[in-house]
Amino acid sequence: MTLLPASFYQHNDVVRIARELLGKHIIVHAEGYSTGAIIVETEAYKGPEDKACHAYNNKYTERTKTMFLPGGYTYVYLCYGIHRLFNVVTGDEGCPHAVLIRAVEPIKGIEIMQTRRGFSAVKPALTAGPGRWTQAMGIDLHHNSILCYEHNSPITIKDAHVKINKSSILASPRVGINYAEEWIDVPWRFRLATSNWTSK
DNA sequence: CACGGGATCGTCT
DNA sequence: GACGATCCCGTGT
Repeated sequence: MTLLPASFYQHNDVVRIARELLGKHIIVHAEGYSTGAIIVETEAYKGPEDKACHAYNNKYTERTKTMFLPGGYTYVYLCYGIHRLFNVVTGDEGCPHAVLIRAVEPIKGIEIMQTRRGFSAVKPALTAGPGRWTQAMGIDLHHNSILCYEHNSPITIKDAHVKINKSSILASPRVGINYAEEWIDVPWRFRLATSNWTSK
């Protein structure tokens, strides 16, 4: 496996990156444990024009400033006061694009994932859902604004060099953005049809 | 299985 | 002071 390079993230086609992240591996070191998983579901967010994006209209705040960093940085934020949602920033510096990772398939450290989630069984609910997999892998707000293409980073994304057929990628509208008007139905949610580990 | 509401807190107005 | 890129559990069928 090889680290995805900066050039993977630092261009302006966030939708392509959202598709290309499917099948890649994410590795997290947290609380003294290492966990690894395959990315099976993503969503693209394309500020400034995308009304579903936190950085719509170049909105720049203490929270959203992370999205203006160069591609390859993490963007982690708290949702509904409870869940931590994880994105990878894409595009060049100043271009607020990001890909939300919504579901993963566990590969390594499954036992600690079960412990963190309170699951005795291994089943899709362990990591299928944007707030679920981050809990399973120990991601919290301290993981905001860190680079994921450096070897010593606590969060890295790697290429397992597995070919993903275009026909195995399902595209559908994004979830939970009913305020986003003409952007509601844009099919920028991507899932691997071959995986049982995607969200409902 | 579908639906509805409560949890819980950082962020922005 | 209101509200979320969600989840979980309880209820009813």
